Parts: sequence; C-alpha cells; structure tokens
Amino acid sequence: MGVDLSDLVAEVKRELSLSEVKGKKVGIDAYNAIYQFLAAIRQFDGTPLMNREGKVTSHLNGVFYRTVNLLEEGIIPIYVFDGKPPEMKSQELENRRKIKEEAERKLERAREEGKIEEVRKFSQMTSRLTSDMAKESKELLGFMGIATVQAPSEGEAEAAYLNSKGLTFASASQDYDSLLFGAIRLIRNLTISGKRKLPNKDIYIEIKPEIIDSSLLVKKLEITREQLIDIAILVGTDYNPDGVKGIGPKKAYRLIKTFKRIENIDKKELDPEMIKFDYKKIREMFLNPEVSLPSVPLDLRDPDPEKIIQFLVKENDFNEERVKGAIQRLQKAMRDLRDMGRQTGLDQWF
DNA sequence: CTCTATTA
DNA sequence: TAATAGAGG
Repeated sequence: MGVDLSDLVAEVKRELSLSEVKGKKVGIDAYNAIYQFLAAIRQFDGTPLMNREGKVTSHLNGVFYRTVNLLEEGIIPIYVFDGKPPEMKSQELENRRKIKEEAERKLERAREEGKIEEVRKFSQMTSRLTSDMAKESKELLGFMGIATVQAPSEGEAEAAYLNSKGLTFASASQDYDSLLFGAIRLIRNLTISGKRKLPNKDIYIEIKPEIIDSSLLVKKLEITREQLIDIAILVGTDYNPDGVKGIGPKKAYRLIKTFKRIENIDKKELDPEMIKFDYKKIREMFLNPEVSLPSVPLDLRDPDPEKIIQFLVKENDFNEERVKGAIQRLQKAMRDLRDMGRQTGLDQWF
C-alpha cells in the first residue's frame, strides 16, 4: 500500500483550503479512489451496492457523487487509471493477494458464526477492483464530461508526471508514492464531506484534506528527491515491501542525511547483506517511471445527461430523482467554472 | 463514501 | 441551521 512517509511528511503537511484549488485541475489516482469506494460503500452487513443483475455498483456511486462534489467546489478532477503493473511490483501484488485470501477465509468463518461486525470488516478487505469496474468508471466519467487518463503503467507515476509537466495543480492520492515519482504537490483526503468511521470503533472523526508541497518537504528535510527515494527504499516500497529489517523512517533519514545515498552508507552502520533487493533498479523505477503524455485534452467537456441517466438509472438501477438532482448540480458547477474561467482568462473550454 | 429525511 | 441515522443499488 505505498510508502509510509507519514513521519517525515508530518512537519510540512498542512490543511488544504478548498479555495486554493478552485478552478484548478487535480490528478486523481483512480484506482486508489475506486478501491476506497468499493471498501466503504456498503450495507451494514458488508454487502456492496449492486444492480438487479447482481453486479457491484459501489464504485459508480462513489465516482459519480464525489466528482459532482469536487466540481461544486470548483475542483476539476482528472482521473488517472493504472495500466500494466511493472514486473517489479509482483511481490507486493502477491502479498496483497494472500492477505485477501486470508480475509476471505475469515469472512467465511465470521458468516458461519454470525458475527456482523467481522463480516463487515472482512467484506471490506476482500474488495476486488475488476477491469470491468475501471471500464465502467471511465465510461461514466466520459458521460459527465470529465477527462480520464490511461497510464501506460503505474497510475501514481502518471499522475505525478502530469503534475510535474504543469498539466495539473496537484496529484491526489492516499499514498505518498507521488512524491517519489516527482509530483509537485500531493493532496491527501481530497473529499468534501469530512466524516469517516474509525476502524473497529463506533467513533466518527473529521477528515480534512491536506496538502504536501514537495519543494517544502525537501527543503525542510534538507535532502533531494533522489535522497527521499533512497529513504523510502530503505523503509520499504511497493517494489521491496519489506525494506531493510530494523530500519524505519527515522533511521533511514539519518543514514541518508549522513551518507547521501545507499551505496555510501558505512558498512558498520548498515551491513550490505541486509539489503536483499536491487535498490538501484528500484531507484530508477521512481526516478524514470514509464509515463506518457495524455492522448486527450484534459479540459472539461459538456456533460451528456441522457447518457448518464441511461447508464446509471436504466442500466444500473440508480434512483432517477437522485441522479437527476446530481446532474443539475453538475451542470451548474460546470457553468460556474466556465464563468470563472472567462473572468480569469483561464477558460477550461475551447 | 455520500445522500436525504428526520430530529432537535 | 446543524447534527445524526439509515439507506443507497
């Protein structure tokens, strides 16, 4: 699940005021977002939302309403979808698969024993994001007039690339990887309604969007992006999930601050035998990931209300009144954005 | 996660 | 008006 840089980032992260993102494009790690929808949008017993054919629709629900909300705040989402995962990620993907299988076994048991809370928890953990779901999400976003970008490989890398090229204002994801991939700004918790249930507890906490400025981060830590990557590699990334045993963010930071890069670390400080992965190759994955310029313009287009209704209401059994209401909000939000674009000379349309 | 009706 | 519970597909 990405790199845990939370300790290092803690000092430079700040609350995002939605006004500073108004009228701007934000790249969204689509898989990251959809996965959260699949895990969270469920009944009390853990059943996801489904249409009459039994096909899961939780992702469509989340994508639709979240997108309308962002646009109402004047934020223009650009959804970036994963392509083919790099070979280097196979270990991590295998780990996730095993965790999921284990959760499926536990789910089975919880069902047998009638433990509702557990059924819910393990249902969430067994969420699967299928290629159909990605396709359907892209289709819906297309009807809404929102640009989607197909990454050649890692979505997170592509979103960072868009950001570094100035095509977006920031990259939105829960993972910190974008910073390693070269994003200028990372936004976490990019939601409008700020409530979330604490795991295993009946407590709701306020979740506020936060922004991390990569230039501020490297300045504060007095390191380069390449050195941040080295720190992440020591701690563990998706390409070397275990990192180096006994090394956490604090120690990794001290080592890289002192010795500048992994190959220079004093053998007395870190036994090279402890490094059980090709760190040069991993470093290269973050420094020069496989990315491509988007094949479509990222500007907003006019939404197609009839297609939205056909897709969500007719084909996926969404409530017509709700959908129509949201379409109204969508259209107004887009009009407002267009007006603002005219005034500032930054028109999002042609 | 987000929406909406209900409640205070 | 704001907070909360329950449903959404």
